[in-house]
Amino acid sequence: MSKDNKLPPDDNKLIAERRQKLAEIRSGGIAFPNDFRRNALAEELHCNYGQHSAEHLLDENLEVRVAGRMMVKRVMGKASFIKLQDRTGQIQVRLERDRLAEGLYQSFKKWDVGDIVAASGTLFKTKTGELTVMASEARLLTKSLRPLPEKFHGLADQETRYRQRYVDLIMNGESADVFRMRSQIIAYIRAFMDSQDFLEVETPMMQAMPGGAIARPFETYHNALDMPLYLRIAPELFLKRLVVGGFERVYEINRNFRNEGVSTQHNPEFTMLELYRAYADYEDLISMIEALLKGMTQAIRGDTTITYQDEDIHFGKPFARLTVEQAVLRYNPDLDSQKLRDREYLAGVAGKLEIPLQDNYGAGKILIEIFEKTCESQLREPTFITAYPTEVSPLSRRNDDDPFVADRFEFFVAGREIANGFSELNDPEDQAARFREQAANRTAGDDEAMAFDHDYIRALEYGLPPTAGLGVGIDRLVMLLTDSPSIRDVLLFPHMRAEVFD
RNA sequence: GGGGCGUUAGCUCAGAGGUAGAGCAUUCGGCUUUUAACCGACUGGUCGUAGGUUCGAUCCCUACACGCCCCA
Repeated sequence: MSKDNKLPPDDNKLIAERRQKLAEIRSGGIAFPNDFRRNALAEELHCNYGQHSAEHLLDENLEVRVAGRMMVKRVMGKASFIKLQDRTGQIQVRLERDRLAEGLYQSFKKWDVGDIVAASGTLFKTKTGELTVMASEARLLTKSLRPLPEKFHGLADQETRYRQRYVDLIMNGESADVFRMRSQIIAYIRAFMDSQDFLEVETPMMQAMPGGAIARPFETYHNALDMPLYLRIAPELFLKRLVVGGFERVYEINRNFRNEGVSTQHNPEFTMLELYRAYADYEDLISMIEALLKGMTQAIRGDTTITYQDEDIHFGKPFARLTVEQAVLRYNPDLDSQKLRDREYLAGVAGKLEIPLQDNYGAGKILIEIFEKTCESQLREPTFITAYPTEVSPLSRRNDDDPFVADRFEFFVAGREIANGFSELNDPEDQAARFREQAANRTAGDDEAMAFDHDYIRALEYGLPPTAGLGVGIDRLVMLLTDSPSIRDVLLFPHMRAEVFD
């Protein structure tokens, strides 16, 4: 046998048997026909006829054409039951040798669970009351070469579920439901945004200068233009350019890319809703989030109280609100409330908490480190945290009464950041100064710091109306609403190390 | 990056320093209303990879790979 003809390494006896069956089908004609058209789905049959009595169904003599993946095959001599799974569910089919064309039943016996099968016939009910198609015709549409996991336990191996999501979706209805719900959630958000007169736009994912967030980007290269490009870490600066351009309410739902580790909370590419609304401030966005989440939980889950990992979370009542300083004091009651802006004092506190500090950290940055370490995970019910230090908010508007903080909030549920919003900085000279500060940090070695974006400053110089902006992490939101413990459970194809095929 | 746990048949899982086990699936036989169908017979393995210890390792040790969880 030549090397080229070598079987794939994971070929085994089961696959070899199915390849042999496929070879026989090929020799008998068209092995992959595409001329069958069904006229019914499993769910609509159950909905429309599931309540009809056996006698009634017999009188009605309803002809249906169904197709799907054969998930169950029970052969009892000259008659069999199979179940076909389509996108809506499963429908049982009964095949009797003497009702089918000569020889078909013999062929059928060689079909395997996992094959794509079509059947037509009339509806009836079995002794035990299950709606079933009595087949007058049946066809094998696609031969499946690989055996499906065991029917009872299904596919349990996490790694295989993530790597071979197609098998997971076939075998695990709950997994498919999560992704259907994800789709509903995003559709709900679009409808909500549309109802508020927002315009959906798409801005560049490949950017010459990644900005709009503090994160390390992925790098790539444009050959024809001979220039480096970066996958975006945020759409923010482009969306605000559009507000300058007169699109006073814009949003984008799409992927951001951040070059950092993976965990149950992080995937290198993740989906964000980002929106900008002119003539509004962060308080208006807080109201928007409350309305959005209250409506969404009711619409998607049928209740404004949801259970996440055995914990009840209430979206029906007004969400809690705390400033960063209030939160730090609540969860660190021993701290001196008068010294929360004293860098030396905070550095001492951080030291006791074993938070590593850098020389260029100011009081605001250290305060946020303390907040993240001691408070975040305790914010279980929906909570808005406000009054973020300006130092860590390079794109936010300063507070008029207290320039130490910005007009910014983050939103937490179940101990996790779900959203981040602020009144936008629309003073081009202040923005330029903050860019210079970021650029200096960058030169000093902080490769997460922002670069100076001249065109963005130029846009601001034309005049950005007073604007509020918000980003919502869609994956984390979907985790909450689908009660999923890991972000991988809500990503169809989560990032994994490359599989080795040897 | 650090720590813990895991990797055994296609799938779900047992297992013990001395020739590798079950259920389901497959294959063959039986069975015309099943529901994880049933009955009978059979088949299926580089025990993640590479070293080491040992008379002997799939089991003990080390490293590595991949995954899961926790921490940074």
